[in-house]
Amino acid sequence: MANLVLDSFLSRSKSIAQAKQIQAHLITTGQFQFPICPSRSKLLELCALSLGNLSFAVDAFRQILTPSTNDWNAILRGLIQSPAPVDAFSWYKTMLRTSCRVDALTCSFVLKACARVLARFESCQLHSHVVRKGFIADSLLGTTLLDVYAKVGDLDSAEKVFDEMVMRDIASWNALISGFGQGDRPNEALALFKRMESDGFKPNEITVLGALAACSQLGAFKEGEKIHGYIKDQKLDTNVIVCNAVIDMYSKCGLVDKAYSVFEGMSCMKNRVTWNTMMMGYAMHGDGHKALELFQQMGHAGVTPDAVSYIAVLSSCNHGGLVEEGYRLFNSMESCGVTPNVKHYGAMVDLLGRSGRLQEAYEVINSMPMVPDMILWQTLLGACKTYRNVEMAEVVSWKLVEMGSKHDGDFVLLSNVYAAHERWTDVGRVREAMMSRNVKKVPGVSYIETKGMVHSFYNGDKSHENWREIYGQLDEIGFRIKEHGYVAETSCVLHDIGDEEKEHVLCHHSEKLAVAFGLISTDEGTPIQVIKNLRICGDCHAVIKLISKIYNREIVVRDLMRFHRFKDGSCSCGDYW
DNA sequence: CTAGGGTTAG
Repeated sequence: MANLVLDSFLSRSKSIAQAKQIQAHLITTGQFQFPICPSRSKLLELCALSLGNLSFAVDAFRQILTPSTNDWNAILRGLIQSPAPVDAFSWYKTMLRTSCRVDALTCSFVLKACARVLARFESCQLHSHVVRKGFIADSLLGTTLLDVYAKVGDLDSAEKVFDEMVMRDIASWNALISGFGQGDRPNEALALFKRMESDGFKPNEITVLGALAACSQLGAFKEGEKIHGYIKDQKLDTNVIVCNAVIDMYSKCGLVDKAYSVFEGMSCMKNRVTWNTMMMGYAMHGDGHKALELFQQMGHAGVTPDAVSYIAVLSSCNHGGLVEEGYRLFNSMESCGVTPNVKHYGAMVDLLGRSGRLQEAYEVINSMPMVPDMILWQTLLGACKTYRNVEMAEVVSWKLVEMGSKHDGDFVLLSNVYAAHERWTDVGRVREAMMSRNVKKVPGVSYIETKGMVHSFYNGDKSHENWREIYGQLDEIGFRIKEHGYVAETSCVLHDIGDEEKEHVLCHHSEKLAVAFGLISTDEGTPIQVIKNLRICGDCHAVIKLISKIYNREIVVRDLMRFHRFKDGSCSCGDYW
């Protein structure tokens, strides 16, 4: 059989039986043990990739006396997609010990494995190999390298690789923009997006995805609208992934109706992600009924729900207060072919906790078929706090401490509970646990977009150019809400300070600063929208409710979990969050 | 045609 015929046979093979035939042919003709045998490498790749049978490929590989670079690469590539991409590292190390040459592709595949397992240290090591072996000028590899750095969360290194690249093309820009957009530098993603045009690159569908992710994160709807305009102009909305990202952006920027009109008017085929994204949008806004309606419609449209669809409906039941409906859906999952995972159990714990059924929530966690993670316990802890169940809060908090939590909130509540009961020895134990594992406090930050500019505020921030006016506005707010009977709820502040000072700390939470800035920098009656990186605190929630009434403003706050729409003194979340 | 950048999740 001529190799041309063999290759076409290879590319049409759909089963291991056929692969075995080809292997047998290579062995009988003696080609299988050639130092270089392209058909053999292709065969390995076919088995490891398209046929998804890595172990067959590995068995065949082990029979090769002197594997070529391409043979190694085929296995490495298969490992990236396997359930254990870490194994790529030991294979790579073994390869380095042989006399076989490592090429740029080898590095590329191992780097991809680093991204999949979020291996920062290994990414760095691979970077030095790339330099030492002289591949650093390879622009494709350079883009992979920068993308991997971004994916493992090292944005500084990603940026450095980008800056030092000899040849940058659209993919290099896209990798950095989406790295920034999905990471913690969304403002820079938007800046790069604007800069690339002046560098002579035209944003394509992948570029806009990165920029939209940045807008979603920032809640920058003016920017998001502009990008949506560009997408329509350039007809990039024929791509379903782009449409999904637009829907997600509008939802996350608080414009769920706009999200729906995009959803409704799509010119391309909706896929399952489209439906899931729209349902998540309604979930975030607390509109459980609309999400459930979509869930029905999705079924009628012949799209079967997957694990994410159930997360979407369960969390919309949560945010919409539809406890019984959520319970029913959860119980129907198995019969619809979806096995609940830890996130579904998380949604159930939230649902039960929200309705005050703490004991049942506790039992769900203890009877789950998988190992409970920290988020589950944190969810239950939140419910304990809402329902002031001190006994369970204590049990759950120590569980979290045992599990090695480094989240300050898990300690603060416990410490407060003990302090309230004047159990100072226990307060000391908690403090000690916090010190010994250097619990880091995630700083609260809120964003507000006015006139196309995103302003950010930290707690007690005085770096804004108008900070004096903002604090003046806060003082006025403080004065007016007290007239309406407001009393500071200080229990959520830790620290050994007097009540008056606690009040002061609460006063300057980032979301209050952003709202105050919104009040003075926008026209009367204009809705104010704020994005916060943490969950909104109880005091801010109470204060903003009053502001919405006293100043006659609609105020929308997106926190880590959902949207709060404040109007006439009440909030769309119904005071449970 | 062995390579790089892409959507939803408690």
